[in-house]
Amino acid sequence: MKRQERVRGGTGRALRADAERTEQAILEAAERVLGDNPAASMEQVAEAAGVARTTVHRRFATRDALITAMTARAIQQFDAAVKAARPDTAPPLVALYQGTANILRVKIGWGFALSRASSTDTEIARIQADVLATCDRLFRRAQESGVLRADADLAWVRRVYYALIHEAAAGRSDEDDTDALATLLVDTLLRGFGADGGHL
Amino acid sequence: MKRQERVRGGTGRALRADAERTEQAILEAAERVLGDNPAASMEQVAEAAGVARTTVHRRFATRDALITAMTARAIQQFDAAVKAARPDTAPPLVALYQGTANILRVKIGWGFALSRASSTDTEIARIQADVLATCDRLFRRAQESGVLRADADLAWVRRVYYALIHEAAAGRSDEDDTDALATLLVDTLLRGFGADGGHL
DNA sequence: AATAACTGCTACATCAATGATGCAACTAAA
DNA sequence: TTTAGTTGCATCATTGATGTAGCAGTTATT
Repeated sequence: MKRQERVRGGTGRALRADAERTEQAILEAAERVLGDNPAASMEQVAEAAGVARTTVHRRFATRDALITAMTARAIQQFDAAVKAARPDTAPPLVALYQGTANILRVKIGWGFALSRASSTDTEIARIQADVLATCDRLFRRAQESGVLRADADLAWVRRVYYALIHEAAAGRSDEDDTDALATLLVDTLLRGFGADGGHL
Repeated sequence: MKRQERVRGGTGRALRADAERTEQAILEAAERVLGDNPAASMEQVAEAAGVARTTVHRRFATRDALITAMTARAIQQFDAAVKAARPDTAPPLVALYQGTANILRVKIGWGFALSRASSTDTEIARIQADVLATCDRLFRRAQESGVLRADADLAWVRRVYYALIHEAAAGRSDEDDTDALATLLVDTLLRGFGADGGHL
C-alpha cells in the first residue's frame, strides 16, 4: 500500500491524469456522436474526441464495452440526480419538481446512454432497478398525500412521466432553462391541457 | 393497353400475385425484426419472412430501399387513420378520441417504420408534413372550442401527444383493447394525474 | 399447354467496421 | 531526471453485411 492507488469505479486500474482526461473526452464524444447516429463507427467517435481510433480501443476493448461504460456513468449521475431530490423524505410535490429538474439535466447530457435499457452489466441493472423503485415510491407517496388522484394507475403514471422526460430532453437547446422546463413538464403531468370543467 | 396493368404506388412495375404476397411478408417481417433490433441484418429479415436473402434483395435493392418502402406504407396508413377521424369537421373532442384509436392501431403495427422520421423521399415527407399540419389544425380547433385551455402551448401539446402515442404503442400486447387505450391516452392528455384542487 | 414470372440456391465480389500489434515520440509523476 | 504510462501512426487479420449474377425448378397467368 505504499504507492497511492486511485480507485476507479469498477472500470479498471488507476489511470494517469492525461489518460483520465482522454477517457472523459471519449465518453462525451461518444454520447454526442451516437446520440446523433446510433450506428456511427468507432472511428467517428474517435474523431469527435480528438484522438486516434486505436486509442479508443485501448481504453474500451470493444464497442460494447464503450457503451456499457457510458451507460454506467450516466446511470450513476441519474441515480444521484434522483437522490438529491430527497424523494423519500421531502414533500412529494417538492421532490417531484426538484427531481425532474435534476433528471432533465442528466438526461439532456446523456440521452443516448440512458436510452440503452438492456444491459448485461449487473451493477447497472441494480442501480436502474433501484431508481425505478424509488420513483415508484415517490409516486405512491404523492398519491397517498393527494397530489395524484386516487384512481390513477401508477404504472401508467410512471410510463407517462418517463415519456415526458424523454420528449422534453429531446427538444433540448443545451442551456435552455431546465427549471422552467421541469415546471412545464410536471404541470403537464398533473393538469394536462384540458379546460378544467371539460368532461368530469 | 391490351393487357391489364396492375398499378402499384410508385414502388415499381406490376407484380404477380405470389410476388405481391412475398413483398408483403417481407415488409411485415422487417417491421417485426427491425422493431426489435434496428441493427438486424437483411438475412434476419429474410429468415423471419420465410424467404431467401436474395429474394429480399430482388424486391428491395438496398437496405435503404426496404426501409423507405416500409416507411411509405406506414405513413400512408397513418395518414388514412388521421383522415378517417374527420379531424377538420367532426367535433374536436370526438375527432381526438377517434383519431387516437386509429393512430394507435397503425402505430402498434408499424412502430419502427414510423420512427424513421428523416427520409430522403419527397412523397413521404409531403404526407408527413400534411399529417402534422392536420394534427395542428385539430389542436387549434380544440383550443378555440374550449377543449384545450387557452394558455396551452400548442407546439408542446403536440409533442406531448406524440410522446404519449409512442409510449402507449410501445407497451403493446397486439390485440389489447385499442379503444380503451386511446381513451386512457386522451384522458391523460386532457386531465393529467393531479387531484383537481391541487395547485391552481 | 405454353409462356412468363418468381424463387431458392450457390457462388462470388466488395466493403466497412472491428480489433490487435509494435514502435517511436511524448508526457506525467516519482 | 529517471521511470513508466500514454499516444499517434502504420499495419494487418478477421469478420459480417451487403449486393450481384446465373441456373434450375416451381408457380401464376393466359
